Formats: sequence, structure tokens, C-alpha cells
Amino acid sequence: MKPIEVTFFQQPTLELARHLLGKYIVHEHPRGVLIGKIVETEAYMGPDDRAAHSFGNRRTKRTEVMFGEPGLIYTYQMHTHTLINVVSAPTDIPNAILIRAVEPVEGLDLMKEFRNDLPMKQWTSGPGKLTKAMGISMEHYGSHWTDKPLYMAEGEHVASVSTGPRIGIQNSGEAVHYPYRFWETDNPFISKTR
DNA sequence: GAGAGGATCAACT
DNA sequence: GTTGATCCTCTCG
Repeated sequence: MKPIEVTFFQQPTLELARHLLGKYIVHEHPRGVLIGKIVETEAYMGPDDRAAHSFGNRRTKRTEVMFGEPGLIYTYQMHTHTLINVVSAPTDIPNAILIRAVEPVEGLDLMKEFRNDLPMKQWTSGPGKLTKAMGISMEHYGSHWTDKPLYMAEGEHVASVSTGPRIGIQNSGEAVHYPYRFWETDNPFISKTR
């Protein structure tokens, strides 16, 4: 499995969010290779998006990586979970795309173990779940999606894409209704709806 | 150095 | 529908 071309990340954020669907996330974990196909994403449009951490060009130690080049990995902690993003847009424009769900492709035994023997549909059907199933944590903050051991690879063609409002954001004014969520239509591994 | 809060999940009633 | 878990970062002093 080879990392994807770095030029893939050099497209407008909303297009990138849509084109991420079907790509593979590959993690060459010490205990085995883990692969998941991306089936759900959410775009966060930086300066103009009340729901984004980088709203109003807010620049802190946490959001710093979003001001870097597209294709960097932005991880952060949410309660007991780690969430993972793809940095988008040219340097100094802090956009990011949250990976909300993947479909298990390889390394199923290890994912099952990481997810405490839960039913397969619950392994990766949410942003906090998939990071646990694939062994992703804060140590991946700031590395690039084209670098091992955690990288993105060409995947499968996605026949049908659905669009809708994002999940889990509140008090974000109009931003709550923006149709910045993309998922593969009818895929069983997408996360919950509102 | 203390306190608050969040792009979540799972286990309740 | 509600709530506890319990982690990192940000803000204020």
C-alpha cells in the first residue's frame, strides 16, 4: 500500500471533504496493518465558521497545525476520546476536515480487540470510535497524511454521496445548518443522524 | 495553579 | 432523554 500523492490535498476544502470518501486510512501498527475506508466526513471552514476551533483565525497551540500545509494530521482530545482531522486549504488558511466514520477493511482481529469485542457495526461508526479501533492517538498530531506509519491511500470508487448538516455542534449560530457533512449513501458504518 | 468546557460514547431510566 | 466518564487545552490570575 502506497501513500497518496500530496497534490490530492491541494483542492478546495468542500471538494476535498467529498473526495476523501472511499479513500483508505492505513496505520502500520506495531501489531499489524490496520486499514479503514472513509465513509463519512465533516468540513470545518476556519475563519468564517462559528463551529470551527479556528473561527476568527483563532491561533493557539492546539489549532496551530491548521495554519500549516494541507494534508497535515490534526488530532485533539474530546472527553475520553481522540478525534482526527485532515488539514485543508493553503498554508495560513485554517480549514480542517473531521473523519467521522470509516469501514473496516483490514486488520479486523486487531480492531475487534481494540473495540472490546463489540459488534462490528460499532467498531468505527463514529469519530471517537474509529480512532480507538485503529490505534490513533495524540502522538500523531502534526505529522503528514503521506508519511508512515499513519497515511492515506487510494481506495474505492464511491457511487453515491449524500450531504447534510453537521453533528454535535451547538451554539454556533447559522453554522449549525451549513451542509458540510458528507457520507457514502446507505453505508452501514456511518455515525448516527440527528 | 485552578477552573471550565468540549466537533463523544456508552450505559443507564 | 439523561448522565457520567475523566482528558487536553485555554483563560485568568
